[in-house]
Amino acid sequence: MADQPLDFLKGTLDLMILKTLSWGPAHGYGIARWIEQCTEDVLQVEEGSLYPALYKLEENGLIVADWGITENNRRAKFYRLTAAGKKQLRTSHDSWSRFARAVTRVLEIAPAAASA
Amino acid sequence: MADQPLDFLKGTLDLMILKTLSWGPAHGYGIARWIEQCTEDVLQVEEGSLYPALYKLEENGLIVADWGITENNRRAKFYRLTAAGKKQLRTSHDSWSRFARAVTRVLEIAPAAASA
DNA sequence: GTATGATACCTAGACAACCTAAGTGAGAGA
DNA sequence: TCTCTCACTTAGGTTGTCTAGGTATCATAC
Repeated sequence: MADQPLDFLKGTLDLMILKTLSWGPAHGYGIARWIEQCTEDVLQVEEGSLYPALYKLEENGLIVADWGITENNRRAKFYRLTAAGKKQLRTSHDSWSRFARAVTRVLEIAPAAASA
Repeated sequence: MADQPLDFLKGTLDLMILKTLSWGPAHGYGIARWIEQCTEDVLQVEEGSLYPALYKLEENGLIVADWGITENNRRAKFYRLTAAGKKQLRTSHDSWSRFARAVTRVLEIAPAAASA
């Protein structure tokens, strides 16, 4: 039960997707592969998580999709950021930074300070 | 719907609790207040999240509890880390560090590198 | 021409974590 | 005695992710 190294990927998947799309349009499969490659497989993106996440982002108007053809000559849905998506990316990025700083503060503070 | 600034606190709550207890025994209410104070309310610990988390940690043998009296002369359950809990803290701390580094890498990498 | 593997997408159902919202009881101070 | 804070408890709902199945197409090898 959760002896796995990482169970933190909750709420950050959307952020990772938005960020990946900020580099330009990409299709779902490619987004997943890129995130994994970029993090040397520290972050693994399961398809059962990825596609529902994409649909939700689309539903919320943060990304839009067009069918197209990949370099491999395969049919794929290419997503790109909307204006709202770009804005959300900035907001979520900031939130993540604040959150990560807060966690780091708790993890790094010296025991002595606890009595203050 | 998740327009709130922070929805990242998933999986990190256990870690925060273990870390707080590494400074010495503490009761649930105190743990929550300390985390909030330490992060200037960036991390908010709801009681409906806190207590179930404590019970689960206890069930898993990572912490143990004794009833006692607080400085305020109130009845409270004081938790402390077990050996297994200390070990888990180290493991989770490492996992968090790896995870945070991975996310940061994705967020900070330059668009140009995406084509590599 | 037909296996096979990689690419690419889809989705139902289960599960785990968190939150909302309600409650109990006891001490402190007015 | 009333109210506020402290401190703990728990039922029920929501949400996000994962498991595990599936479809279809293209490239390659045989």
